[in-house]
Amino acid sequence: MAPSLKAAPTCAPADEKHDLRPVEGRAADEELALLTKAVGHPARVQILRLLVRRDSCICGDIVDELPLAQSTVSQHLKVLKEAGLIRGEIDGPRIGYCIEPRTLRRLKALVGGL
Amino acid sequence: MAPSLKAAPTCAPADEKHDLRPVEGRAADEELALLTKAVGHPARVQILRLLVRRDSCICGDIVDELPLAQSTVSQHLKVLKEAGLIRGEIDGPRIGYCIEPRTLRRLKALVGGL
DNA sequence: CCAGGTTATCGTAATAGGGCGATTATGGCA
DNA sequence: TGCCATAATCGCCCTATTACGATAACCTGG
Repeated sequence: MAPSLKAAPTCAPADEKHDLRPVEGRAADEELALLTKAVGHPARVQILRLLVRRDSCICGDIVDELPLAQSTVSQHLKVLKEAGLIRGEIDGPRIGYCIEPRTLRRLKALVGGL
Repeated sequence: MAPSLKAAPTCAPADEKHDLRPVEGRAADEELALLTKAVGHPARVQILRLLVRRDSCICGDIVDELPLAQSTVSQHLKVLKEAGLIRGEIDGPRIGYCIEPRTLRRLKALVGGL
């Protein structure tokens, strides 16, 4: 599942200047609130765990794992994607999702900074 | 859950059997979702930071620190209290709030387990 | 190009969340 | 006791979220 790719392989790295930002202050508060709000749903926690476990990417297998309709799962994926916690790469007819390790680290840093 | 506490000082300890629970599984997913949902608002992040900084307790000083009405702050405090992240002890005419260190540690453990 | 499966989006309905003012307890103090 | 300050609750409005089915968009293989 790696032949023709558009931008990058399924889980490509991106810009790095992301981890060394303050974990306090007004901006950090907003960021922490956005990230935790995105995580704040059981289905999204499950999705995150799925993507972390299979560190590689999956697609609509997520739908099979969750007791939710496909459209609902798609909505949750959108929330996680907009928060920057996951990323979706077009891989042929399907879409491979993967966690965004930097944002996850950032979340851990922000929570750890509490 | 907690019986009526009267004479306890502003930040009393409580039961300990709280930290060594699994950080994965269905129950952990629900717990993580509940906690992050409670944190998932800028005002509540600010409240948490206030209570962590002044490790001791404050009361309606929180209202002065936030650009929100007293009733709104009270609602946020209720959310945090119901999530177990803070605790409120009656201290004379006012109410002293303080963070619940165990729940905060639990949150960090759950996020760290992602 | 068309048929296949795969995912996103739309429309809708029910519920939850956020904010405020006003009101209601509650406890201390004169 | 009555009064004041503090905090919680209530009522209301508005927006956001969640969930689903249905539909549209998308790529690939034939």
